[in-house]
Amino acid sequence: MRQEKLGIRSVAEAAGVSVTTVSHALNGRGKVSDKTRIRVQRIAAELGYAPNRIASALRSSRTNLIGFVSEEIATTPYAGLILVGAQEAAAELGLMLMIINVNRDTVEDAQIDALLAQQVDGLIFASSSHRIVTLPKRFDPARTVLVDAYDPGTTSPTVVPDEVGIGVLATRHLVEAGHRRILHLTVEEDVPAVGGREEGYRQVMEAEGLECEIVRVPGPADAAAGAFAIAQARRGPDRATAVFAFNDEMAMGVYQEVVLVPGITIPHDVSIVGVDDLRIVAAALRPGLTTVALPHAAMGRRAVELSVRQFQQDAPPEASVERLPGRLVERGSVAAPAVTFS
Amino acid sequence: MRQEKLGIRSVAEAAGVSVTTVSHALNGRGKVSDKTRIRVQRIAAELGYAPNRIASALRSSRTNLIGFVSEEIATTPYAGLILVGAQEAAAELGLMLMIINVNRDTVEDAQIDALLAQQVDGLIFASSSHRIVTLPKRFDPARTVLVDAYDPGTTSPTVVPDEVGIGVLATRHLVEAGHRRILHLTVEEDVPAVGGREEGYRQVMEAEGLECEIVRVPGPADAAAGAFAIAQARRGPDRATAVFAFNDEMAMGVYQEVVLVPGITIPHDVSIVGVDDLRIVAAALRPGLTTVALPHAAMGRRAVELSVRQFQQDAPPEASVERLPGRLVERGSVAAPAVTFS
DNA sequence: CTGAAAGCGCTTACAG
DNA sequence: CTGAAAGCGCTTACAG
Repeated sequence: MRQEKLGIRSVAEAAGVSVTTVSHALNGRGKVSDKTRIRVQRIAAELGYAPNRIASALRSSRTNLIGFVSEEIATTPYAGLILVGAQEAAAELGLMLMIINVNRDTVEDAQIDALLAQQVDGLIFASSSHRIVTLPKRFDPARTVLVDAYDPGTTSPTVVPDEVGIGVLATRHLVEAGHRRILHLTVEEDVPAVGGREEGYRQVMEAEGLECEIVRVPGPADAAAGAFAIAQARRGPDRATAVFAFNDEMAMGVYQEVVLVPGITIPHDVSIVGVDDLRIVAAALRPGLTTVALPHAAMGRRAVELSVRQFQQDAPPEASVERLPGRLVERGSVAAPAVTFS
Repeated sequence: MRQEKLGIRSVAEAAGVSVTTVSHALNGRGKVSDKTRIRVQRIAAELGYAPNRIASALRSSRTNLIGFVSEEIATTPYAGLILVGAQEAAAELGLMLMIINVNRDTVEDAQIDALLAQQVDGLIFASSSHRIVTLPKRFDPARTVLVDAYDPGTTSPTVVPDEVGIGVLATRHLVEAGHRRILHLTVEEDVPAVGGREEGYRQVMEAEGLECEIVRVPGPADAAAGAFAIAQARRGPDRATAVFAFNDEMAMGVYQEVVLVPGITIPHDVSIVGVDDLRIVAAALRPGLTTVALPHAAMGRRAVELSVRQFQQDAPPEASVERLPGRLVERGSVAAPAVTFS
């Protein structure tokens, strides 16, 4: 059972043709008669031959490798879905991903150089949360795609969530449930997600002729911030019947605060929508949290598609920003406002 | 600024030596005088030369690539830390990771073949939660390391969490806080995590001469299961003062149930310890959940070390299972039992 | 200590 | 339509 090394040579010998013909037949290049092509393919399959990608990469200077550089990607739950989406798309296109992880504020040139030394055809730079970045100098903009990150100074294609659309989706869902007094709880951070979601909220409220009520608290946007924000809001003269929280963590803080108030229940007395679809939280809360899921996997897929286009077409770099839509995930935290609405 | 292709040749010419000598000087092989070696290294650095890893892999048949096959890794929050740990260790050792993602019950041979065609030196198979697997036939056991997964039929080195130790850690922490009646909430699933943590609980309880009280509910081990389990327990004649929950999600269910019971607070009336350190949940609960963190990053690191040892030493395959310890993360859910303890 | 030469397994002009 | 030959950029015996 000892396997002699199985190369293109073995296939050529078994098929009684030259290695050139085998290469042509298997890669669909050059002119090969159907008869020969089919026979070669069959024999290759029978032998279990798979071309050595290293050799083919060296000769053709095309590795079909994409370097995936992520920033603390595994520290944000579910942001790893960017990677999963990218990997799926890569597999479908016959590409492989080589990954490195970098820290937010440390430019690790050595790691990036290692990726470049692997002759990757393209580079994807993925942040773990939508923010403004400055692409490290090592990245050639003509070979790079940005995901969930925006660099105003680059010409690289960029894929981000449609933050405004997310704000619209969440707010409209509450409006359609019958709410008129809708609070937006958010934080003071200056990132695209904060500004975009708020903008979407404003658009819907203004289109409906409703008054915007925004409570902005110091970040980070966690459960404590959510609890603090809702507590502040409850000091006001009138009570809103619905809350659009910047994210699920803040929404969780709202739940925690509300449960302490006798006689107030979700969704009967207050409806809530979050953003992120942190499933482990959103599904475990009572009632389940209605939220807007971020398009992580879709962004990863799209980034790979754009990367391939970039290096296969050798097209001139063309700055573009694609905003992918979020998706409303309905659970149980939204209902019509109580009739006892003041 | 057009960069002519910068290869080992360019360095050789600039240094006035042969490519052989450059290769030797840069790789620390063969005999090269210190003077020459240092000069070559300096010139290579000045030129910004980095060897083409593809060419070097083809010639030496060593790619310094590890194939990282993960099972739904990004769907379990923080399990991605296995990947982060592995990537860090790989970077330190001059290796790169190529990743593919497979579904639990679908053997995707094509994907694995693609990895093999890349001539990876080693393979790491990582599950997203500690369980029994059967390694797909495509994997050569002599080139594979298993992480967070155990295959009784393989000779591959295996790295898993020390589940018994985790049970011991959690239970002992409660005992040391003064608790005597400690409930273990768990599920009926037949996976190593369930059996191991329960075993650790039993060991401590028996060593202390305490009575084991285990509530086992149907899985999955989520918040609903935790709420159900604690509700069942509360029907009993006596009340425990502490709970060791199988995981943080079940612990979250306990919080939700307890908050509904007037006059009962955590940790004053009941202390809780979970497992997983799902930070987004554990830190957001009130009070913060004391839990045992799984050694995800450490397992990833260790897997890479074992993989390197495997393919560098060509040592005969030697079955081994390493159990890495969990780590107690104290927040606010454990206190001494109330004096009014019945 | 140093270098000329072979060769890793493919792909790609090029000739026939 | 098919094949002989060159060559991708390194590493590695081997000779000097």
